[in-house]
Amino acid sequence: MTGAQMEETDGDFEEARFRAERSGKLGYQPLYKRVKALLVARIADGRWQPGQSIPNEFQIAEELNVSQGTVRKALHEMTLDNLLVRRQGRGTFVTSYDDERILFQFFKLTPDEGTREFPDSTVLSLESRAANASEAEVLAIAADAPVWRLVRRRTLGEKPLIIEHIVLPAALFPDLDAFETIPNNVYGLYSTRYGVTVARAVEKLKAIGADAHDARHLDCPFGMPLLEVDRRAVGLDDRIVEWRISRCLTEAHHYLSDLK
Amino acid sequence: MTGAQMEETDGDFEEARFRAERSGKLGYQPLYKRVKALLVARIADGRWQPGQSIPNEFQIAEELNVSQGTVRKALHEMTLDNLLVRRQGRGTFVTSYDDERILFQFFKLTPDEGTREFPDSTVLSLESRAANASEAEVLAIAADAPVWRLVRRRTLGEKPLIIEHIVLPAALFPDLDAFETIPNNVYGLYSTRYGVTVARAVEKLKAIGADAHDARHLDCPFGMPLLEVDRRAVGLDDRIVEWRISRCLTEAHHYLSDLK
DNA sequence: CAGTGGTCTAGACCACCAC
DNA sequence: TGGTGGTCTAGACCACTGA
Repeated sequence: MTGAQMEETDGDFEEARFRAERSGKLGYQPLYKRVKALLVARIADGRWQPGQSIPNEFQIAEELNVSQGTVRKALHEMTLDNLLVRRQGRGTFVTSYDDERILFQFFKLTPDEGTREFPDSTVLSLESRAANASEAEVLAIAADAPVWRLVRRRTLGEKPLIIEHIVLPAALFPDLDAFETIPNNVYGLYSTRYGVTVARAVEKLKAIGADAHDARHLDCPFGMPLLEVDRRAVGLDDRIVEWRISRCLTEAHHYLSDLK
Repeated sequence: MTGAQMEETDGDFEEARFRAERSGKLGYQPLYKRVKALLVARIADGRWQPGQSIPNEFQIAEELNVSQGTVRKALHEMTLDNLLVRRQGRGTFVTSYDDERILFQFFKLTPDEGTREFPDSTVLSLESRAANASEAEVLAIAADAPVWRLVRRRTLGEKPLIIEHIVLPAALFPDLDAFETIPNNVYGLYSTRYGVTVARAVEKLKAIGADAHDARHLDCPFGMPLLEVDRRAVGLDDRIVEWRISRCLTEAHHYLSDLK
């Protein structure tokens, strides 16, 4: 069962919920929130693909029997969530991971001097194993459910910068080892091949000392201060779809955080 | 000249700009953006104080000769910017730094286990000196303009956690050394005493090794990996009002970053 | 030029709060 | 019960895009 197939019932569920709550009053949600949930489901289940344009406001409004202003409010919130891009005169498009704009939404490491670049990656290992206790808890799966473990080294220019440990629930990503190459931008792969959209993420940052493994692969002294980033990436259905721990050299780079 | 007095001309400027661009077409801004800029200026110059309620939508709309919907859109964007808090049935209020909600907007360090707390502070030194080259550049002031340098140690519970170096342009904060105590939450002080509102901030994070000064005040070994946070705090007028470098122990704490 | 999203207005009704 | 913000609708007009 692919990700896209699995989500389809969720999409139908949203459609049903939308219509049910039009009349009933239980668990009140504003109309535009229900419209939004319904439209998000269409992206989640793949009916609207990344990069595609979607119908205009009036067409959606007519289909759902709400006013154009209500649809507008739903679409506007979705652009704030980085799910849609709207361009005057052109139309409304589902956000794609290939967009320059979105590439850096989840990549915060920046050179101290010079322009931002997206890093190259080398796969060090990819294997399937049973989830240990903490992995099962973080990913909210059964204690011995299969997971993928992917270890990568990432470089900017020549210099190794990041060692990345990625854990994925195998149920969401079948046959991941069938790909000849794991692309640089894995979120594009999740989206294109498995219909899994990463909507947001929570990162926890610490300073730690490099262990032997880090030191070997980052070509730095043992005990070197590294920035450790613990990321839990969340899908459109609010489930955690990826757990990633990155250890970064920050001699000439920094992690950029905007506080608003 | 106090901060509040200095800003007042800006406020009048915004009023003039608002009226001028109603007819002319140069540098077009949507009406609601101009309304927003005008209302922001009223907070910046202290006519609307933190914690106070502001007039309702219809009163503002009538005063400015725009529709209530246009005012609504301006107010809504201001709530997204954390400048206002709106509560159904009660009214619209200027955000105050005392609000539980806003306290953690700029304090991202969180215990690995247990609940979030706001740290206590001890002032280690406070002195006035001429800005060096990098300070002048960051704060966009003259090369030898006077600045305050404040060094604090911050603790959560018993444990020292953070060494903080704060640099402030003295022109914005006259007589800072006249206060008997520097409060825990300095942004409240900036706001209450100097009319300076910190609207947002940019933080750059690195992992570094503790130097002798850090080690002494944080009670940790020399070379201990620390999280260094370089913050530039931006006021309502988009100028940098504070430069702060914090070095944090992250053995049992982490920096929380939400990626949306 | 037709079609798209963006702005602005006007008015009705609802949910929440304080008195 | 009156006043507040929140939602929903309807329609006019503007700005941008691409054929």
